[in-house]
Amino acid sequence: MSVITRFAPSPTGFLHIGGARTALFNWLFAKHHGGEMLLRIEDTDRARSTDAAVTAIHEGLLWLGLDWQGDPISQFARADRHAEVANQLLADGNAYKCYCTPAELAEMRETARAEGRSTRYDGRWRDRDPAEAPSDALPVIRLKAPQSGATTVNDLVQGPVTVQNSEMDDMVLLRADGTPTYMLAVVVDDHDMAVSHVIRGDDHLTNAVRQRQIYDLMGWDAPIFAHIPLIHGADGAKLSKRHGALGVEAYAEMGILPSALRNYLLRLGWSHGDEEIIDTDQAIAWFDLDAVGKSAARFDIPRLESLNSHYIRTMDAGELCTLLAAQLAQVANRDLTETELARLPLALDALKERAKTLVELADKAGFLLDTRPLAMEEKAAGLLTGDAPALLSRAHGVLSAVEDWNVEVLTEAIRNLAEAEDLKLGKLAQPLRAALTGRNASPGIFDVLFFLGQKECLDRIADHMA
RNA sequence: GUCCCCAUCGUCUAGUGGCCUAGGACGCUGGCCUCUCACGCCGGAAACAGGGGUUCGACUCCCCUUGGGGACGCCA
Repeated sequence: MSVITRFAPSPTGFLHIGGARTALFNWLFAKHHGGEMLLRIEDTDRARSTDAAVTAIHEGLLWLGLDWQGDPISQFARADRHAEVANQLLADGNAYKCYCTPAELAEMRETARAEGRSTRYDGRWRDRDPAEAPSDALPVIRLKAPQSGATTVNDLVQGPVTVQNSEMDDMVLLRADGTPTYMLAVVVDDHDMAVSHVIRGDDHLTNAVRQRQIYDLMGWDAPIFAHIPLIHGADGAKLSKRHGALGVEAYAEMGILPSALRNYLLRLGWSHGDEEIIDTDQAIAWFDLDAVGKSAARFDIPRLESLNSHYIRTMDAGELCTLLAAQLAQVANRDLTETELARLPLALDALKERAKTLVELADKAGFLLDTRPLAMEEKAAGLLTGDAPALLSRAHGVLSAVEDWNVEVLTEAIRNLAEAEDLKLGKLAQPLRAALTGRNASPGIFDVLFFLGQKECLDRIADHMA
């Protein structure tokens, strides 16, 4: 059997982190089994669906490196087919028309709740004579679900899940205005799209059981279900928009790499022994649903950042350089000069092991831009008091005399000066660092001198000499 | 409230009856390295929710309790 999965978000907002993980699992599962992932936009709620959200979802998926087969399918566009199935169910006696008004249903639920009974629809039109139908009301079509026995879904992640049919009411298939409900639409679409595995959040677990009833009544084979646990916020509560359920683009803005987010999301709820660093090729080779955990996982930013720093350190230098240049230009709000651009590759190795995100990388690389006089951080300014200016003057003299500006020569020059002044290296390095970077922490001082070049170094030192 | 699902360090997890004195990773923390900050290296604290069974033997199997989560719409 060929594997066909699908990612089916509703376009009511950006691609949030939970959706991204669902998409990743669908994508990995399909890739692992040599199948394909389809994309279906569940846009039947016309009031809440927007084109902007559809675009955001596409972009989010692409940014994450997840692709899908063929054109995205609009669920809304398939309304006629959904109605066709509902009518077939009706014709076969597996569905019926219900003339209850919303007000009547609300009253029914209210009464039931007040009496401590279940608020499920009581099936009052199930066996009622259609002749009693009011002429002024349009009916909804409800599924004539089995009332005895039980329905079981053999979930690949959760195991067998059984619900007594008496616990489920007759769900609405077609609304009074003739449009399909989500329950009907999903089943029809998954069937028509030949989806073999439905992998989605476990908030749909009970829906799966109800959907199973539609499959059964239509005489269709149900797909294999796999309901993956939801992601929770750091406090253990459901991840909501108020609480950190950011769109993937928010992570991009935080300077998170797609490769890191993929690795992080993969390990959230799935594992392969003690493996932590798993790149995408390895993930495709290893991924399967049997290793997906059953409990909800909390979203943990420090872990994501740790993974991100790993991917920053190991990614292709040229690509990282491009990303850094873009980030720097964005922060500075201008294009970088040739001179500045030329410093980037020199400093990259030293910088990248000090940054957890691209944003942090650009921040630490800020001193590479020509912006004299340099902004001084408070702690850096503190390093430039007392003897520092005089010391910098002597350093300026020594450095002016350097003819071959390379790390080796610079190391020797500075060490010799410290020795001559009878100072520990740190006493000389710190004022220099402050003058050169405006900070009290940076890559090694000899490297910093080298990255900046002789002229820029002398100018910056001169700004703080006695 | 009813139904469904879940339960190992703070967090993500390994563990499928004896390999567990419960392993790894992030985070936290002590030290080394050192011109600062990082990186790296060495070390530490830190968990089987509770109670009953089953068994020669339970983190692993069963039951109950507790705790979490989810679903109960003419939303998706």
